[in-house]
Amino acid sequence: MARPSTPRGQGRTRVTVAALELFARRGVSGTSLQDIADHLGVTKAAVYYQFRSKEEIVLAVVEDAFADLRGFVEEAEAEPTGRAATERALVGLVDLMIAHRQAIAALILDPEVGRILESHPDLMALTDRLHALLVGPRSGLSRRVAASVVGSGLAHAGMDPDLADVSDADLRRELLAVGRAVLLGQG
Amino acid sequence: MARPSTPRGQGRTRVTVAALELFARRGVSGTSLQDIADHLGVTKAAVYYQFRSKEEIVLAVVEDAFADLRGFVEEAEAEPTGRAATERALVGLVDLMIAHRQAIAALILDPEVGRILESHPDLMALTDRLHALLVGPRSGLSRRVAASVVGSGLAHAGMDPDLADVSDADLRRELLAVGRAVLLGQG
DNA sequence: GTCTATAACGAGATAGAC
DNA sequence: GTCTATCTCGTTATAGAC
Repeated sequence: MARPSTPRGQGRTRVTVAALELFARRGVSGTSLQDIADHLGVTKAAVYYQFRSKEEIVLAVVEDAFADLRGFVEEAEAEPTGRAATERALVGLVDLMIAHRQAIAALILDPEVGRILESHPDLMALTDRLHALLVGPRSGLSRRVAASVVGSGLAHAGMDPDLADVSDADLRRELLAVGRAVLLGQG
Repeated sequence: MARPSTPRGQGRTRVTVAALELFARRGVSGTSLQDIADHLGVTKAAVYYQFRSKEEIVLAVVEDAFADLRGFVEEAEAEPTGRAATERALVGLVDLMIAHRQAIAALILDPEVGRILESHPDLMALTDRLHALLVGPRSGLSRRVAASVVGSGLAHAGMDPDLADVSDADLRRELLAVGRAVLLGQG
């Protein structure tokens, strides 16, 4: 649907998939280009044929994830009420985490990713919009704290090794329950 | 109380304090010994006089934090009921996060720290005990997910830049409210 | 398009002067 | 105890053969 003529992860895609997995496990700073190349069974030079620098790889990985994010953020912002917008953002966020599990959270929390994002205001703005949706229109202290806890808590739960045995469907249901209880249960 | 003859962060303590701050900002892998030395206004060799390796610095930093953790985990385990134990663990965890703010969460979530902890079963066991306390005796799926979300969510909220303007007292109150709602509100 | 080879640099770590 | 100097290794990145 979104990738018409890319048969099976050729070229850049193969690199970003491998990079995402390694970044999630060891962090961006803890992952070398050699690691990525080894994981793909190629040499560093082969990776450098696809990307000019390590930062460019990180950006490509982040942008993949942010494409999904942009979609449901815009949907949520179109909702008529603040409550519906928060609900839609919550569902989108949980689905995003479930879809990638392990990977996304580690990226979001990685300080090196944060540093790189600072140079890209368009990507930063997207996270701000998500944050605003979770907090809602009445931004009291309780809601701000709740949004922060839920936002990072959901992300982290997806990659929690203690929950690795939980199925996607079960985890999705429980995460939505916790998110709704904290964000929508009180107001 | 715990440090009788160490006037003002001399020796190793100065290093661990600086290291904790830098680890929190850039991650362990993203922080070099040169960074730590520069931050202290000394040379790398001066740091190596206090610690034999970077891993030893990381361990010292983690052990400082874990000393507090051990205290309230043991208190919680002595509580008569599972509910009281969870409550005690929650309060202890929130207090720990507030006391250090910025710093602790970044350490806990750092993949390099996780890797180092794997070689130290005593420290690992402590986190397992904390986890067990948060989940409680009836470890249903809901509770397990809730404990995961709260555990990491609380940690992350402490270092959320969006909440940097919130006072320690206000944040503590709100974090306890969210934690209780999720962990104790339902069962 | 993927390789070898290597440059240029920074990392962790050590030795020894002072 | 802190310094300079140095070693070794791994890192990002480039050049050029195939």
